Amino acid sequence: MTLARPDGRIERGNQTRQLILQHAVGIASVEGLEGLSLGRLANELKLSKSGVFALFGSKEELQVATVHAAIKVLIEHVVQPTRELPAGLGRILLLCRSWLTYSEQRVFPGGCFFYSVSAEYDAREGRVHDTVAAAHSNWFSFVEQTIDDARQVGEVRDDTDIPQLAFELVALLEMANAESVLHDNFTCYSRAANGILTRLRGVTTDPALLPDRP
Amino acid sequence: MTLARPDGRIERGNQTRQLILQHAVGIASVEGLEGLSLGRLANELKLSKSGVFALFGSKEELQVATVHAAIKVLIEHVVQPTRELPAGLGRILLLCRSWLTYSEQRVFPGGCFFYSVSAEYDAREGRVHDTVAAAHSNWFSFVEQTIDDARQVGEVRDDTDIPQLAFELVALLEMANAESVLHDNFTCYSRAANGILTRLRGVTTDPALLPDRP
DNA sequence: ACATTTACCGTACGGCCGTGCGGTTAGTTG
DNA sequence: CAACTAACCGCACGGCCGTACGGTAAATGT
Repeated sequence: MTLARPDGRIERGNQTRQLILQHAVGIASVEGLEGLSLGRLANELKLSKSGVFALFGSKEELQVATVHAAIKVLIEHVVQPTRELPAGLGRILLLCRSWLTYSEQRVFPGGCFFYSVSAEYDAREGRVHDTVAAAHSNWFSFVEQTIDDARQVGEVRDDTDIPQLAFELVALLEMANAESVLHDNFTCYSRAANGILTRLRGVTTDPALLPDRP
Repeated sequence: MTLARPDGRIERGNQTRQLILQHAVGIASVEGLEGLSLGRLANELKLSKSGVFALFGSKEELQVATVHAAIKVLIEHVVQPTRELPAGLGRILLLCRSWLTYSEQRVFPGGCFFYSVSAEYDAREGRVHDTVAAAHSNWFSFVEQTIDDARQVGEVRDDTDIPQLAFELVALLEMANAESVLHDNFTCYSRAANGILTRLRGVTTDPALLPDRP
């Protein structure tokens, strides 16, 4: 057996793939996954079109891989920071704030990647739609789980309708992103933060757990 | 002067234009304004590609015209019904419910036309983006105006932050549309209706003005 | 009456698209 | 060493794209 060091060719291939996907997520957040084209990626990265094609096998595969690359970015910027805080209202708030920062700082140049591609593929069929839909479901589950964790440590009231709360929090987040990108106006982020804080005050067992101002 | 009866050619042209735009808004709500193509429209409507092109002069003009056609549909289904109710909380609620019905009934096959094309053009530049952004602004202004009318007749508290409330109501509406289309699941509409009702209870001067259940 | 305008159509153009194929280079395996 | 495999490249293809141009038929203006 010689699984020893898979260095060399396949490592180089992986790095090229990552380079391509890094560019792809940026393009897709602005122009959509349909805006991606093998020729464009090849040109901008000084590769050959057929080389890019060979690394993914088909355009659909490239699109799916792009979605997965974007998921990793979202996890890094939004999910990971919440692990440094214990379960509770503080973690919920940090999750929302991390998301707003992720959108506001334009981690993707076109704002939230998933807002763009969800709207693009929501009414279509196929692997790309399914991948996007699954990512969306996972994100929702994570938000609900974070809320439920806070409930279990007693910071959120037991009678809270958790899916409803998650729905409303995510609605405020996405609205802020949408408004901000469409009108190039960043005041909506504080509106979202305001709304979230108010909503959380309505479900907490102890108002002192939340800050007075966003 | 002979403005008498512009029937004949130009009337026929207008009807063809309307026929094209009717198809165009449907396609665009699913596949986006970039998904529109002169050839496809011509094929599906049994017209010639050059004929479709001539009626609009350019693809960009067709896209802009498509947005304006969609605005008319939105006004008909969402704005118009509210004129039959006096200013007040009831009118706000009817506005929200009409919007949810407009989305739920799939007046556009891909859900809300403006959700789709806003996400598609939010981070781009040009006439199409500007048209979409203007439509969005007008919609927001109308929601805020409807709330302010309710405030002026004393059904909404004077200290209400109206832009904030409009922001939150629209967020819930759009979230319901997004979820419903992406997952082909209609339960989110009642979630949105719930959230809206709760939010309105928080700003009314008289809780009896609102129904107990959505 | 004639000239003009408008709604079309048919054809053609250059451009970008995704994809397939064959070849070169180089790292891996036996 | 030879055999293989994976990362590329160059080239060519058929297809759809938006647009341009010229023509025809019919309604309108003078």
